[in-house]
Amino acid sequence: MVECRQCQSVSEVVKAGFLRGRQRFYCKTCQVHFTVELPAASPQKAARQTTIIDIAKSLGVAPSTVSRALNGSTDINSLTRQEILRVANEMDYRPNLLAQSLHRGETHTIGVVIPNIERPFFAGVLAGIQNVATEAGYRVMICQSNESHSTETLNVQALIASRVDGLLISHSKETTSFEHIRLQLKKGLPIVHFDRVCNEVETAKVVQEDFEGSFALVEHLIQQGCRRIAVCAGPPQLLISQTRLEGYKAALCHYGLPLDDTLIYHTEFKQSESLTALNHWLSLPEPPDGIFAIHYGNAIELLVELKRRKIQIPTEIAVVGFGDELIAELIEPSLTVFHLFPFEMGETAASLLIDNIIHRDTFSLIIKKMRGELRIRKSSMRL
Amino acid sequence: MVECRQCQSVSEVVKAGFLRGRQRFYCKTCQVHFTVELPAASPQKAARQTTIIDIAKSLGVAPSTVSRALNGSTDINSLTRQEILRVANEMDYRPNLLAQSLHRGETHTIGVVIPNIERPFFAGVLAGIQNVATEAGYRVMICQSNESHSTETLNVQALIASRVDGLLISHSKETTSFEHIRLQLKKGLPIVHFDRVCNEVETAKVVQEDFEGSFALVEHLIQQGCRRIAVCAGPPQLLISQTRLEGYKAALCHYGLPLDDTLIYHTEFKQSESLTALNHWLSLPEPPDGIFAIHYGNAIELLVELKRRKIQIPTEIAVVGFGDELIAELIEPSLTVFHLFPFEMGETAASLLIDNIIHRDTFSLIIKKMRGELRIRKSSMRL
DNA sequence: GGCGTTTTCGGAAACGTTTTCGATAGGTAT
DNA sequence: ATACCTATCGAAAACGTTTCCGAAAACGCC
Repeated sequence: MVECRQCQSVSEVVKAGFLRGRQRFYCKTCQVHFTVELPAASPQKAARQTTIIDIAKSLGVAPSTVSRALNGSTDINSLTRQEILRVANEMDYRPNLLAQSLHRGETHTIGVVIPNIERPFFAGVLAGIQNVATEAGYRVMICQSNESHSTETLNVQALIASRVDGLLISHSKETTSFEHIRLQLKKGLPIVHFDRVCNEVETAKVVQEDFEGSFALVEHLIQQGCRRIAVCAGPPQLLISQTRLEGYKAALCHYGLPLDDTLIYHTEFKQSESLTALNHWLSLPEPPDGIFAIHYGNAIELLVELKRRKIQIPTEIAVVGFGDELIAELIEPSLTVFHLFPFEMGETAASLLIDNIIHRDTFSLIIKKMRGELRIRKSSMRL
Repeated sequence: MVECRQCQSVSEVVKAGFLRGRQRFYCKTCQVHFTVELPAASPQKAARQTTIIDIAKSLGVAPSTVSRALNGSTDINSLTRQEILRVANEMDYRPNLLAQSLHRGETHTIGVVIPNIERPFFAGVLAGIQNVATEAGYRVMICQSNESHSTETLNVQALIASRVDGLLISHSKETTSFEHIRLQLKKGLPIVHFDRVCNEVETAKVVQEDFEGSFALVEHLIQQGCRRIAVCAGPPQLLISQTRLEGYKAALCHYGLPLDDTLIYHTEFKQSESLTALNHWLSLPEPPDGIFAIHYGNAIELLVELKRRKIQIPTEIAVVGFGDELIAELIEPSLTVFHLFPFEMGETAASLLIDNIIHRDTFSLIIKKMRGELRIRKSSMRL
């Protein structure tokens, strides 16, 4: 039936089971197993990018020579290099970064994890990161946690799988455990926290003037004559929420105003929460005469709602918030904010990380605080 | 002086030049060249991610077996798999996507080129892209052209170097030549255009209702009694600018209004250009009684400037624009817009691209048009 | 026990680079 | 010529996977 592949004999060949769907044979004389060949598959080759080997073949030189020509090694004849570069250009050669990275053990890519790319603050940070990274020859890979802890963990794992050289992360509001960070840190991965940082892990960090900004805003309200200042706080587990709340408390304390827990309302950065907060405050026996919103989104919402209810701003209730948005300037009345600089924060974080990547040995653990600016506008100008 | 590496003889060894800084020798008997060994380099090994080989070694099995265990092949004993998975988990194994992609010839990554990540429209598109891509198991790599043609070309090359499986692109306002796109298309790379598309290349496209939206906005102005409608157009080389301008012209024509070129002003999407435009229009013998801004940014700027000059909106001049922004709703007077849905556009573009990647043979060249919505607000309600 | 079969695993090639090592062909002084 | 040297190139290993091929052992059935 079937010829042995080696001795061509037919008589000594016996069947020997199936292997991956194909009949298998055994030649007793040669003592060898084999299967019949499948007809060659589709000769249709998928279009590929040109490789160093393609260039080498077309010129009759070795791949190593081509590599040398492309990488500016001196170990090559200038005529050879010239010719290779010509052909490479002709064939539109683009080095395969996968192969390069695999070989080098570094990708020249940094990973970024943010809660949400649509929030203008984070978009600004991203732009700053890209700016510095591109300048330094690094690529950027962006993941969104969508404010979910499990997604954030998956993001980190995905970036690790892509073998990023370093990690920039701003935590989701859900995140209270930092094992996923600590694990990578232990493996020696450079990590820089920004904005929503945490104290539990030893990384370099870039933060806002959360305490100082809150203090300044509340101080400003007090100076404008407010005596019962409500605060629209963020998720209590988030460190920046806590810090900003402490700034609020410190300002009250500093000016001898009582701390009233009924004036503190925690939100989750969601739509129309500020409405519930407002209802709560207005139902108090002594409603507030000033509101400090940790998040500009809440401040805007409150402004709109107060206007709808025909409550005078700032005379009946003054409003201030953290923020960096154009809208704060354009809305009426314009909103007093502690202005942030997301782009610069992104730049700072990225350059810190890249510095840590390059000088891996002297891993710096500094904490940089970005400067903010109190911008006083109509929503709080009572005097 | 020096022993031959093979025969240990000393007498037959002669110097033979220098090789990369090290003295080279030649043994006449063995006819062999050699250099003296350098002392072994730093034994300090950089921390690495664990590999399949690490797992294999720690269990005494072959790497191929580990691979089988991890990839759910049936060709493996369930106890072996169990043990391998246990160790893999213990060592926090993460597959090296570089190696996987290099082997498979595909990266499961799509590249995105946008003009600017800080523009809320594009941030929204990105979010939509990420949403669909993540769902389909694809990663996303984002580049900004910063409205520069050369940067856009570099972006495309960088993404090609990263061997993305497909490309989503919205052109810079400078881009009038599309060779960088055509080149990749010729190599068989799936490409989908969105928003700022072009007609010169045969790709699938996702566009807005640019013509229809313009027509609807201008029609609305006419119905509100406007008779001299100015248009704040975009960069003339941009296709969407042209299309929106044509919608404007078509509406005028349809309602029998004359076309006046002095009412058309082209901007470059830059700060405070609308000011110059406004000055120009107001200096005309017959100033406009309505303004249509192609870009919401210009519309907002115009609104602010008109207010500053105490020009009544909409009675003296009505304002409308394209846009998707919250700010249009909050500014006073609120802005009438043709509302866009960037998130949905991103989703559509990404699913179109991924479809093209998966069914590479039946490359679909359809053009999808996203639905917009005319949202009438105070800036144009004269009746 | 012999034949046919299945299960389970290892070896090796391949993906596209870079880099190390070594070989060769010419130099240039004696 | 001889001894030493330099310039230029090729071969091969390595990076971490997957996959193809085949081998060995165990299994089933007369």
